[in-house]
Amino acid sequence: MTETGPDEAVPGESFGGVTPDAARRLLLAAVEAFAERGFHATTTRDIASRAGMSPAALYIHYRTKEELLYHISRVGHERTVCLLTAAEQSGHSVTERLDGAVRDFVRWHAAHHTTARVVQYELAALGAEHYAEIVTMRRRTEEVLRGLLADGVSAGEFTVPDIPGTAVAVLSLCIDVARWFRTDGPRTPEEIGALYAALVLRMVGGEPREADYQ
Amino acid sequence: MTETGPDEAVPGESFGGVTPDAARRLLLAAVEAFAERGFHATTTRDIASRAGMSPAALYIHYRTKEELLYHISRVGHERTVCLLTAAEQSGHSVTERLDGAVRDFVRWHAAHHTTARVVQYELAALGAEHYAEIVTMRRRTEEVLRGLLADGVSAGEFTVPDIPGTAVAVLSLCIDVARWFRTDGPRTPEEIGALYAALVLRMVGGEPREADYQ
DNA sequence: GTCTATAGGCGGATAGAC
DNA sequence: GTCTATCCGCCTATAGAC
Repeated sequence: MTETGPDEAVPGESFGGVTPDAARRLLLAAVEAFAERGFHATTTRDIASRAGMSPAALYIHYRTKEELLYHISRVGHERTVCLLTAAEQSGHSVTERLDGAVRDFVRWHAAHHTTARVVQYELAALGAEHYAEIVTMRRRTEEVLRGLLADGVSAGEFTVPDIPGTAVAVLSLCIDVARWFRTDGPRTPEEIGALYAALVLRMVGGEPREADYQ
Repeated sequence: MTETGPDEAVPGESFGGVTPDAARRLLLAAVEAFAERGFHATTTRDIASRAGMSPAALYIHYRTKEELLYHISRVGHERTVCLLTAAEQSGHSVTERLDGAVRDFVRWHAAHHTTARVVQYELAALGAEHYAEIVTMRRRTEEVLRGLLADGVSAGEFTVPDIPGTAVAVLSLCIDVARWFRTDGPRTPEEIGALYAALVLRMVGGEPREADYQ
């Protein structure tokens, strides 16, 4: 597993290392607010008050509201790229590697749906330079997935006529979990990860491993 | 086909019947602006100026900015529910009906990605009553898809251990097309529709109809 | 580092002429 | 039905005390 600890389900698990304490609390508050209302509808007053501070305190730790979004987006993207590359390098067969990649990626998007919503759906609010930097990280994500599909085809484990198109579809399927997942829904992040891994193996014409799917 | 005419690729094809002309122009302008910048980041001045009017003219045709979003959302949801129910009632086998449903639904989300982005991603900006009304229409969408999957299993054409979970995944895959589709990308809406129909048939353990996929 | 106070500007919506 | 002008509130960001 690539989890970091028991507080994995907490929205801000990824920001544990941020100091000072006030800066971290502001990040967590911003994640919640951006996820609930969107970047533009969120006021700096709202963020500060959720963090138990005055509006002005925000500007001691961050130059602008956009810089908060950038930090959230950057940490989130680092995390997802990390998850995927870890899965890419472990596992005995390509089938196991793809299964693990989808499983972990989906589980993260469900367990951290609050953070993931900001990471995946508020990109357009980033400034031009920050946006360009994040886009580069997203390209890397797509490359990893395309590589996995190509390896599976080479190994004779998958049948994928259109590798780029299928890679986009698989990523898209997984990312969208952040949009619809609700904590009070019928499934745990682990269950959704298992379901999606099975569905994706079917999409690529792989061995179903139906034991997990039933 | 369920298309309405040659201007199918135009963002506002669905608003052709809106009168007077100024009200339709405002709707089209709002779709563009909301899709580009999001509801909250869009100003009524921006919408009005795109429609070639003064800021005040907007309030002759719509009571609030939110009412514009509601109209867009309502027409868009009517259209997608319509697409799905049409596919549900045509076709000889369940495989053909699901193939058609995914193909048409995806094609619409690609061809009308501007409208679709607003329809699918700006829901949270709706007022409470309007939101509730739209949610009802979205439930209907999910029911249609669950019905198709259940019919396919009954007919022995599909193998779907988890019908509700798979229905959510299929819809989710299709909806997310609106997020990533670019007109200048390598694929046409038709091609993506065909690819996704094939991928979904694989997901449900159906006959691949690989002829379309190759 | 955090506060109170406020500058400075923008945005939704309205009034009233034409 | 459309315009110009404007109200009034809210928002980001800063100034300056402690």
